[in-house]
Amino acid sequence: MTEQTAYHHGNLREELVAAALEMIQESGGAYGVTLRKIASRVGVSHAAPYRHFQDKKDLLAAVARQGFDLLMDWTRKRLSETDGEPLSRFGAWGMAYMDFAIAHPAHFRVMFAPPEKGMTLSEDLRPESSQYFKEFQDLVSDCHDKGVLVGEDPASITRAAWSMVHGFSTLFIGNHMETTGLDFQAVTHMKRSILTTFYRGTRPDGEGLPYRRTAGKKESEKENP
Amino acid sequence: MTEQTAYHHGNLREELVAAALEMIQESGGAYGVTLRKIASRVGVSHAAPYRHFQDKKDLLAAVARQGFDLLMDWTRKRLSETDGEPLSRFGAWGMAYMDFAIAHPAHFRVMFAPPEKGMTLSEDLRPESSQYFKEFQDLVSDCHDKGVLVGEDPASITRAAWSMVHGFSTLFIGNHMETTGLDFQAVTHMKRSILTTFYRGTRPDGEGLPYRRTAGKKESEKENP
DNA sequence: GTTCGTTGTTGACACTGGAAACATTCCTGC
DNA sequence: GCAGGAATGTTTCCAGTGTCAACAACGAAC
Repeated sequence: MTEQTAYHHGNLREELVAAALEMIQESGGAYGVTLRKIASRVGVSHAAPYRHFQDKKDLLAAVARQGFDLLMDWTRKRLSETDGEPLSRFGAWGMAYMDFAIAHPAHFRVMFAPPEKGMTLSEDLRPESSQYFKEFQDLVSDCHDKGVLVGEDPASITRAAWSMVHGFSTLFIGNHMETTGLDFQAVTHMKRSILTTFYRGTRPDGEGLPYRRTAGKKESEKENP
Repeated sequence: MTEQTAYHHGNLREELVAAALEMIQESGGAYGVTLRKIASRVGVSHAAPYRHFQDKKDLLAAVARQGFDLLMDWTRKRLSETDGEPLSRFGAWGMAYMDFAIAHPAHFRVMFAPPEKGMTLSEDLRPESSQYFKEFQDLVSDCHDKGVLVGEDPASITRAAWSMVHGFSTLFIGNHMETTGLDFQAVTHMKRSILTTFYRGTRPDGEGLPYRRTAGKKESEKENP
């Protein structure tokens, strides 16, 4: 851990990841960041990163991995601050997800960046197969078992909850939420109303939501007409 | 519309947009597609596109614009197939959104691709300021006025609904939904359960969802600890 | 103190987006 | 008909990119 010579950098790998993250933050997007600029920011030649990463994707993947670890810690911390009731934990989970995305948009974007050309996303970068999501699913199941979350089956509730907070996070950090001149309180209100709507629903009484087409063909919805 | 000479292509602009879309579909992502390959696929030199588009972003923006137009038509068609009741139209809107994303993932991805470096997204590419969303907001307000959608204020319901279907769409086409070996019926079930959950909520009785932290500091949630 | 594996550098390569200069075709006014 | 722009496409060039191979400096082990 001591200071290294000018030639051997010491902990180049981590500094490359950090620099990459910085540059993504600055340019607001993973694309546009170039490997050569990352290297030069750390003060190293343009081919040095290849001693630590297989290629550019591999570096970005490291950033994403770091992001998932951060999200895990972030969420655990929030859950530990609740009163421990399953429903409280469920609410805290949703709030933590949105807060994380807003607090760390660069990480969040890289984490959910669409996979590139040929490559299938490496398994540890698929949130739905991670420990993080297993724990969330268990949490929802727990709530369902105890009768504090009802309606659909646990898997569907999990999907819906994730969709809700993920959609909000994505749209918010993508600047699609009329975020001009929005103060802290307004954002808090938005997040809370998202969770409230999820929990309370929007129907006044018994019936389900109609979504069926009266005149459409149903056999294949691949094509609209 | 007649056949043109070999030199003057005829309708190069549209063919470029079409070729770009094809290549995005094939590589499953807007990045990786190169202007030169697009040009060569259409059978034209690599600088020809610059007669019709300012730069690469401009071409992609044209694809996005086309996508929004498609979404608009798609949605209108679906709405017209309902019985006309506000709530039916609301349900149809949500279903149409998810169906569109799944049927046209390449378009959808480009439409909601994060904006590049310096550029602020041109106004007609911001869905939240488009005619499409004005109409959706009006639809929600109508439902709210008639008492068939209750709970939060119309703006919040709009936000929540959009978040829900957008999140599902994003996660689904990003292959985060354990989509392996999923048949048509299973997908239909997923979409319906999303809408049902939105409408009915998940609570068993009166109270709201707890989301407050018991021990956290609230003044600034920018940093987790 | 030599040797060897690790880490960093230099130089090359094919490819990219973009600009400038040139070529071909279309359209319009006479 | 036919000149002469205005469009549209092509060629040529450039800086910058990701990646690789060959080389150089360092640290540790015998």
